[in-house]
Amino acid sequence: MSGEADAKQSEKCRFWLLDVNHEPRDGKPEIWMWGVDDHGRRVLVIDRNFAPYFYLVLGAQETPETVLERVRRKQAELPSVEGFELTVRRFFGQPVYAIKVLCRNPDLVPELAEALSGVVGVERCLEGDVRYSMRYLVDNDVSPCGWLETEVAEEDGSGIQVDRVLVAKSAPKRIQMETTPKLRVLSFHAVYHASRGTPKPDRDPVLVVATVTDRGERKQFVAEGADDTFVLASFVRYVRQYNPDVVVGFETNRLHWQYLAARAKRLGVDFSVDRVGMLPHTSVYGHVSVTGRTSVDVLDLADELPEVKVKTVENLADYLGVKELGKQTVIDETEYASYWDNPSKRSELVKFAKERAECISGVFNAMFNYEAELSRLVGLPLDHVVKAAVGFRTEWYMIREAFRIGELIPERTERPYIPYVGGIVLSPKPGIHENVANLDFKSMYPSIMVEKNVSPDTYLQPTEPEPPQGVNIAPEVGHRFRKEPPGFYRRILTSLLAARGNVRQKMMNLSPRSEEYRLLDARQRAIKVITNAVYGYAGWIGARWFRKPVAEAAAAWGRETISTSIELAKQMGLDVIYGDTDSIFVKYDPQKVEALCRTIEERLGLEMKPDKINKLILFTEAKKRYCGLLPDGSLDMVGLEAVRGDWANVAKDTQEKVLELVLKQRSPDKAVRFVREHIGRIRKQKVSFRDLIIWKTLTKPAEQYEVNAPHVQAAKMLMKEGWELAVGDKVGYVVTHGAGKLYERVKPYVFASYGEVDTEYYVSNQVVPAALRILSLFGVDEKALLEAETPKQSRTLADFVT
DNA sequence: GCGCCAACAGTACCA
DNA sequence: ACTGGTACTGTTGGCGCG
Repeated sequence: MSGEADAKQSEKCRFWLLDVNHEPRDGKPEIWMWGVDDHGRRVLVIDRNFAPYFYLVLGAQETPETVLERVRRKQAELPSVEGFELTVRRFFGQPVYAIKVLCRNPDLVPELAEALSGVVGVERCLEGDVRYSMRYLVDNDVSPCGWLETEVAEEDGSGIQVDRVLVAKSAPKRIQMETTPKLRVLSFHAVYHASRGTPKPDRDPVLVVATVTDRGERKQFVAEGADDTFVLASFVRYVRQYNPDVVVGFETNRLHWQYLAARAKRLGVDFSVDRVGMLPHTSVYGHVSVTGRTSVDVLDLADELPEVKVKTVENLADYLGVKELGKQTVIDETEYASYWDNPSKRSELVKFAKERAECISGVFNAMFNYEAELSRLVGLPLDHVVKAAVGFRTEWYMIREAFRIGELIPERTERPYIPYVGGIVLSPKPGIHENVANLDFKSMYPSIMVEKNVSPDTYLQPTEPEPPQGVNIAPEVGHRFRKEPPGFYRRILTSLLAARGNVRQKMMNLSPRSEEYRLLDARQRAIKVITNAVYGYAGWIGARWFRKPVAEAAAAWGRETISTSIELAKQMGLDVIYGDTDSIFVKYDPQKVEALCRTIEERLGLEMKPDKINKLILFTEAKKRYCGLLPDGSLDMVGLEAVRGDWANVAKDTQEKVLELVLKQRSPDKAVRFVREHIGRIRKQKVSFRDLIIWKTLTKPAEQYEVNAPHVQAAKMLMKEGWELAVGDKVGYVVTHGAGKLYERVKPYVFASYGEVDTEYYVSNQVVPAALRILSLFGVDEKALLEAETPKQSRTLADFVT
């Protein structure tokens, strides 16, 4: 073929990578990259030129050529081997010889690895567990949610729902482009007839599927009588017609894809909602994939928002300020059937589904930038990064760095769990303090790990001699780390810290309201999360690069750091009121605090600065619980019942109000009066029923509990009525009248009426303890809150402030 | 058999 | 399925008592 002819056929394609998967075609593997090109066309770029591979690592004493020869001799028995390459890599920093085994078929890699690991001289087999499509992205240094460029030729693409199917003629290259193409996003919510507990696709029809697109088109597909064939068929038709890049739902991974597909199968409806005419299928991390589209479950996004305690779509939307939710009626799943079965209420159910689809869309939009940045940073496709836990995100970032520096990726192994000592927490000085600065170390653990070169590859075993470059020795635990060369973790953390610094620098010249600022903010947040996770990752027994002394040493240096800071503060005459891990609370004397921070930076090489200045701050006897009054007049409630998800709202709200009256109005007396009045309202059932619900998470299957915990009892009652509960679900219950143990008196809130609620329980076990947590500092006791008012000396806060 | 209490189980928080 | 440190509620079962 002449060069000219070739040039006519091939062209450059620039595309934003949405998703990647691999397809075996005639026994040969293909990488399929789904994207949107710079003309807004949907493209599928296929690469047929990437061989899967793994490494055979040789023992240190072996002659590499000899082992290679032994391995070669086996090739005849192993037809799927494409070839061998002798290479030098590093494993935990040590140079090793490794044979790179190139294969024809990624699915046969584990089998081949097994067959070849037995060859004499082969010490271990590595990287056979890196998925082929991820291997491709890593080796080409390209990321999803970013732009790529490659030489392509167009190919016939019948049966595939994109504008162009292209074959890559060159390896893709990452290109610098900051824009995000306009993605087609379809959000949906489905409602099923829940006739007897959790709906079953074999029994219960789909009542409504409500959709909303990024263009604002809203549709509701509603069952006619008991016939839902139409609902499914028209939903599928609509998805195919709109052809979204992203499909968003709530509980899609756990529920909807499986349910809709099963229901469609039963009704004989073709449920191929993807871009290749196949059904949704289960993929890694428990994610359900829709080939060619990105399927996002808003429930997974909720994991990023720990402030939202009960993860309903509405709570998420409300927290993100997505929508005016004031007037929206939320219909509980347990009520779907009764709404549907009552013709006059059906339209309310449809309206609810429609509004929920809109909330889902809103939550996705609010979080898209962040998730896309995370995807680009760690290199996992958007739908996978959303589902992946922090440890895996961090690890994928590391895998990319490892590839760049020729470091082999360790295998995942099972190890025993042995805990180690962590950070220091001081007992606070109880009471109310005026003008207290909260001094924080900036990225303490990452900075220590960089500074001391703490890393799995710089760690010296106790038996190893000290290298000429010298070592850093961790206090208390004595672990030694080479000062040079820079360790794997140091490289990773240095580049992350620098990258975040650059982004933050750029942000300073932008208006916080600009789109670019918001994008960069999402980027710096993503970088921060990964940076801060590296220490935790190092101590995670599931980590590929786990070395217990690494985490243990970082923690020990952390303790030394905070102890030294406390000492210095005291020496400078600063009153230390509290401290936890990487922060100290001192009486705010601006000059002294500034001097302290300067000294610490000089002496320890770590940056410490005032984070918050509290006008007032309240501590009880307990660690990890306090409330500050900030200069802007807001309360910073930490650890207290008011910020916990497992106390009834009546108690949380009471405590918050008490804190306001005490700290803002400086009146414990008013707070006592408020609590007494509020108790009166509770006894008269004047508070909302919803505010009496206690939510607790089911952390294991209900049968496996050793004690009769109230929320488990409530869970069992739900299960008895046919409701399926999974580990991780929150159970909402109320306490009712009756005799015996608490667990004998609880009911799932959906089964209880206000009349049966034991308000006295809420008074004495929720509201009073939450209020006394604060008010006992002022000599208030239970009696003062519960018994008839006795005239007493009125006190002001001044009597208590120190 | 009853009340008391320490140990334990369980959950959710802070850094 | 990132770490350890911590507070706190409610259950359980042993103990002394009568």
